[in-house]
Amino acid sequence: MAAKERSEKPSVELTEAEWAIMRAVWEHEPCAAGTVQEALAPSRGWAYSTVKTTMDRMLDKGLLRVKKIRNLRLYSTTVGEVEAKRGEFHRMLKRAFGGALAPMMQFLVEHEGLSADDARQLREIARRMNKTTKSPRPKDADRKETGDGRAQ
Amino acid sequence: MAAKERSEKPSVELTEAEWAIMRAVWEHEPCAAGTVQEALAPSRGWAYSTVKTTMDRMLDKGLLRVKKIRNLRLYSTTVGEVEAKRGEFHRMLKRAFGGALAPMMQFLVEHEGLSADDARQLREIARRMNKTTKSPRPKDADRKETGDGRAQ
DNA sequence: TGAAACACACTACATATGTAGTACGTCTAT
DNA sequence: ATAGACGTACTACATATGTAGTGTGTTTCA
Repeated sequence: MAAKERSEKPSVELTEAEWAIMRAVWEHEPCAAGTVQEALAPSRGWAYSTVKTTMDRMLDKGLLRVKKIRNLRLYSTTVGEVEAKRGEFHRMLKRAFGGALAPMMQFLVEHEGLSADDARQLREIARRMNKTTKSPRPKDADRKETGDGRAQ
Repeated sequence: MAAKERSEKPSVELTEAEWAIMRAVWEHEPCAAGTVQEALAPSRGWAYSTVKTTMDRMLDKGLLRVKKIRNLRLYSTTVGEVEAKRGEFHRMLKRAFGGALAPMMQFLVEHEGLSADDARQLREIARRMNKTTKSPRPKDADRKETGDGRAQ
C-alpha cells in the first residue's frame, strides 16, 4: 500500500469530458459556461449546449458549484487539481497494480523503458527523498478554500 | 514524454468490470464463461448471464477471443497484462499529467507522501537504473505469444 | 430414454456519458 | 419599446456499461 489514504474522501473520478471542463474551469474560475465553451472550442469544438449540459451534470455530482449574479451563473470547482490527480492516479493504481505503488514502479522500469531523461528525473527525486523521506509538503497547494462541506 | 510510443497500438482501455474479467481469464485461460463467473463470484457476486454478457461484449471489442470445442466455448485474452497495465497507466498519465512521467513523479513526492518503504523501493529502482538505463529485464513475462507486432 | 445439469443465445432495462437542439427570459443599445 | 445578443432551462437521443432474466439446446447419468 503506497501513500496511506489520508482521509476517506471518496476519491474523485472524472470522465474525459469532465477533465477537459475541469481544466478550463480551474483556469478561469469563477467563470460562466460560455467562457468554458470558448476555452474548449479549439480543442474540442463542443456546442455551447454540450458544455452546459455536462457542467450541469457536474453540478449535480458536486464537482462544480455555482453562484448566481443577476441572471449570470458563475461556476467554480469544488475539488482542486491535486485531488483530481490523486483520484485519477489511485484509480489507475488500484485497477492495474492492486493499489500498490511499488509494483507500478517496477512495471515502469521493466516494461516502459524509461527514457534516460526520465531516469535522471527519477534519480533526482529519489535523492531529494533521501533528505525528506516523508516529503515536507509545504502547503496543500490547491485545497479548496470556501467551505464546501467536504472537510478534506 | 516518458517511454516513447513504441507502436501505435490504440492503447487498451478496460472498464472496471472488464478488468475483473480479464484478471480471471488471464488466470485460467483458456476457460469457459462459467469458470470466470465462478472465479468472480466471491468478489463480485455476478450472475452467470452478467459475466457472459460482458464477455460477449469484450469479444466484440476484440479483448477476448473464443474457441469452440463441441458445444463448449473456451475464451482467451487477446491482450496481455502488460498491455492492459500500459493502457491504464497511460490513460491516467495523459488525463492527469499531460502525458509526461516527470510531473507524475513530482506529484507523488509532493502530494502523496510516499511511505518510507515506497521511498526505499524507488531508490532501489533508481540504483538499478543506474547500471542499465534501459532495464535488463530478461523475459517479457506475459507478452502475448501471437504476433502482436510491438517490437519494444 | 428421460430428466437433471450445464452452457449458450437472446432480450431487457437502468444509469452514465457524449453530444446537441430548441424555446424562453433578460439586458442593452437604438 | 423593441430587436439583437447572450444566457439559461428543458428536452432529446445514441452509445456504453452494469446487471440480469428466459428460453432453448446439449450432455450425462441413472
